[in-house]
Amino acid sequence: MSPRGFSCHDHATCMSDMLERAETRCRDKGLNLTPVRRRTLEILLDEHRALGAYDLLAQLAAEGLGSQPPVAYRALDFLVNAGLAHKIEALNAYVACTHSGADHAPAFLICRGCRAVAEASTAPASGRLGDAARAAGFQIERTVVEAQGLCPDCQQDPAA
Amino acid sequence: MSPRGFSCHDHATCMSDMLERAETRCRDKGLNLTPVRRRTLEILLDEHRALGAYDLLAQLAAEGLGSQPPVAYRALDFLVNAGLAHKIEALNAYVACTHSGADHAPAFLICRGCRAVAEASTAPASGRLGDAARAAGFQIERTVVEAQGLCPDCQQDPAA
DNA sequence: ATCAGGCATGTTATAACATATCAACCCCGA
DNA sequence: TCGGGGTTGATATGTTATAACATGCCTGAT
Ligand SMILES: [Zn+2]
Ligand SMILES: [Zn+2]
Ligand SMILES: [Zn+2]
Ligand SMILES: [Zn+2]
Repeated sequence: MSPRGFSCHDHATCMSDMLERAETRCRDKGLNLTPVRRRTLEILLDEHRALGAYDLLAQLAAEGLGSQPPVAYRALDFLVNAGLAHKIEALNAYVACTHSGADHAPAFLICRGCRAVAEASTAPASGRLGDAARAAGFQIERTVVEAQGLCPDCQQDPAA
Repeated sequence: MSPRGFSCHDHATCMSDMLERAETRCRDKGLNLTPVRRRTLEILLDEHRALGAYDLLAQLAAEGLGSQPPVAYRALDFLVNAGLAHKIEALNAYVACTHSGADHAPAFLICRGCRAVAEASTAPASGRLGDAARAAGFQIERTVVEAQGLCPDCQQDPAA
């Protein structure tokens, strides 16, 4: 529920914490965090904002880790399935998960100025949408909740 | 708040009601519901489910209303801007608005089996996401709320 | 030792979604 | 008659995502 991404923080620590968590998590779940996958996660964590698959691919290619689209999409699929990254549907872009815990239903605040993304949580089955779903007999499997707008920094930017 | 789209109804009446509303609305707002735009809306209303821009384009082309991508995207842009249709971000697809009234913040229940879509409403600024936004100083301009799952029909379908 | 299976990766090609740009046309009012 | 706004026609291109098939590598069974 408490967002991250718009606030100043010790980014080096933030990154190494998250990477360590990712490794622990993969070890526990028997998943293979290979070099390409790990590097992809690092890039996403480093940016703290939404990156397109082809932006990532350019980075990976510059580092000699592969140059064809499937390289990026495979790595992203792995990370998303492992719960280490999320797709931002409204941007067709990807972001590292900043939620340390296990499975969760993420919600996002997305700045249209700088593409910074803060991750919060939803309670999928509660609220009006849950009511509507129950009323209709609809079985919810996944929710996409994305709020677009301006982050505090970009609200003051002249180029708003 | 009450969804439509998963329930049996008199579809002919449903369509003509919605079309009439659309015409009234365009007249009132000084918008020009041209033949292509009107036909695009009819197709979306008729389906009651999410259609890709190229699906629509194929329909329009079959009727001699244009065969190039901009035809479909222009019509869809018009309808979305006029509040007569919505984009489903998670599917890169479009659906007719079933909410008769004025501007509103839509939320959707989307069946992954049949792509049927029911439209409900959100209360953008309330709830946990609104709290998180206020806490972060984030100014929400638009929200995307899409729940994916199975509609009652598709839950019983063998091909689930 | 060898072979089959799973899994990650390499490589090519293509599908699917979306926009830029410029020309032509039509309507209406100056 | 002329000019501007809005709509459409047409060509080309940009962007996002996946299909399909081949290769290498490890591991466990025979
Ligand atoms: Zn997350
Ligand atoms: Zn920003
Ligand atoms: Zn609507
Ligand atoms: Zn269904």
